[in-house]
Order: sequence, then structure tokens, then C-alpha cells
Amino acid sequence: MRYSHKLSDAVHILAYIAICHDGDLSSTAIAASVESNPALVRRLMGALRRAGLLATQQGSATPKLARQPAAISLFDIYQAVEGTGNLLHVDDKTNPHCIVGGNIQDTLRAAYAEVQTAAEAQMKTITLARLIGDILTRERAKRGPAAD
Amino acid sequence: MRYSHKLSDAVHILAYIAICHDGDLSSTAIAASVESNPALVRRLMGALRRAGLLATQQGSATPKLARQPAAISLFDIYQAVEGTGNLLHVDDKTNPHCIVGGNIQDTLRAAYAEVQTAAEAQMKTITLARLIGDILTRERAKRGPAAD
DNA sequence: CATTCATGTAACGATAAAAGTAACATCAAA
DNA sequence: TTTGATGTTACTTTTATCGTTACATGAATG
Repeated sequence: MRYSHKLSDAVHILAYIAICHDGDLSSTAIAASVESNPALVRRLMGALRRAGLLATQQGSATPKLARQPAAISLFDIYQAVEGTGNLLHVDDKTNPHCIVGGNIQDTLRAAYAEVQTAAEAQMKTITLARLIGDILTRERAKRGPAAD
Repeated sequence: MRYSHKLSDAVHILAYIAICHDGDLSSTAIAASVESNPALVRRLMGALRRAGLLATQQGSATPKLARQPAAISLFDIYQAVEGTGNLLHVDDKTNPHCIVGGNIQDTLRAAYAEVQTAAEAQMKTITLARLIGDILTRERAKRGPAAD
């Protein structure tokens, strides 16, 4: 399939709302920054709202973060938009009559769960505040490389 | 897209070769255990061979592990079949004229690299030997739950 | 040494998850 | 009340993965 950009786009949306809080925060304006379309932005914003990360109001282009950026981790966003989606995937169609085919699914599930836990632990250490700070730092470096 | 099962199938192939070393190790026999097809098995075996994990011989159904199972990690297999494929994917189509769209790609690449490193570190701790042992343990538990 | 069967590899079609698109109900604001 | 926003669903398009077929190359056996 196509690779999922939902996490990347969701971070983009939250960072945009935080950074451009005095500008146009309509789904159309955000979609222009993401280079996507308003429906996708609204879909992702819906997921973020249901996860308690974003406050929106139907009919009004005034989304706000529901928590401080420092209190929102990359893992929170990942869970919000990817649900229980896993990074690694077991092949659930193997021959149950074979010693290997009949047991490898559970074996891999356990192993993949360890990898997933490690990845999620790292995601929990990365806050939206850090990502926003990084974006602003990169922007400053671009605009005045010698001035800083 | 469809979720990739290459890592799962590659582990399956290596475990099958190690466990059923006295049986039929043709790509057709292995494909029956994976419930896939011989061409896919041969493709994955080719990747494992190029990565130095498997020794094969054209024309002869006699594949052998190129290293001890304890010296093959899940990460080795991951690298062999997924190449430099990443677990998380940056959206590389964002508006470069926006503060957010113009900087978030590099910001996310750095963050995702940390997550990738954490996941890979965990993969390095999981050996093929452990996976094989787990498969055999589960098989024993199935056959004689009361006897053990 | 020819037959048989194996691997190695490439090309092409099928499948399925994601993103794109369009439509419309609901709500806010002037 | 008119305009324009969000919220949501249904459908189409896209594309990475997997399945299938084909065939060149090599091993093994009589």
C-alpha cells in the first residue's frame, strides 16, 4: 500500500495551530500548508479531538490545543491517528499443521510487541513542544544563518 | 498499501530451515508452511543470502544458515529484507513557503530516526535462537500440556 | 549425457490500505 | 437569512505488496 503519513500530517496540524494561532486556522488554510485537502485535515482533526488533544468547534475555524504542547507526546498523536496500528505485522496466514507455521504467529507477536513497546517509549519522550521548538529553530537558521 | 509480511516470512523461512533441517527444504515445501508461493520464498531467500545470513546453492534444495541462530538477530533479518525501509514515514510533500511546512520534514526525520533507533536496538536483542526456542516451547505446550 | 527438478530472477497482474475527491448535514457569524 | 465553516460519509484514485507466470541456469541421477 501507500505509506501512511497520518502521524506526520497530524503533527503538522498541531504545530500549525500552535505556531500560527493568530492566522487563518481553517481546514483549507491548514491543508495548503500540508499540501493536502481540507477533508483529510478535518478527518485528522476529528481523531485528535476524540483523543483529547484538540478542541474544535463545528462551524468555526478556531481550533485550539486541548493541552499544553509540553504535555502532548508524539505517542499521544500516534495513538490518536493510528489507533492500535502496529509498526510490524505478523503474517496471519501460515500452515497450522506445521511446527513452524503453527507456532510462529504467537512467537512473532510476542517479539514484535517488545519492539513496539521500545518504539512507543521513545515516542513518549518526544513532546510537541520540542517539535515546535525545532521547527522554529530551523526557521531562524534559514533566515539568518550568520546573525544568531 | 497492504502491510508487509516480509520480515515475518523471512523469520519463518530461517526457523523452518533450522528446525526441519532433515526434511524437505525446497522452496515449494517452505512455501507450503508459509502458505505462500515458491517464488516469494526464493525472493526472500535471495535477500537473506545477499545479507550473509543464509547459504544456498542454485539447483539444489539444501539451504543452510550461514551463522549460528544465536548470532542472527531480528534486526539482521529486518535489514536483509526491508533494506533501509523505515517504520515511520515523513510526508515529503508540504508547502515550503510556510514556516511549518518548510521545516517539519527535517524536524520529523530527526524525531523518527530516534524512534527507529530505539526499535532497532530492541530488535538486536532478539535472536533467531530465541525465536526458534519459543516456537519449540509452544509446540511442546500444545502437544503435552499436562506432561511438562 | 539427457532427463528431471531445483534455484535465481524478472515481468506482469491482482490486492488492499491510504490519500484524494465530492457531497451534504450541521453549526457559527455577520 | 446568507455565507462559510466544520463533521462525516461514500466513492475513486493511487501505489506498495503479494501472487503468478515464465524461463535461464545449475545439480543430480539413470
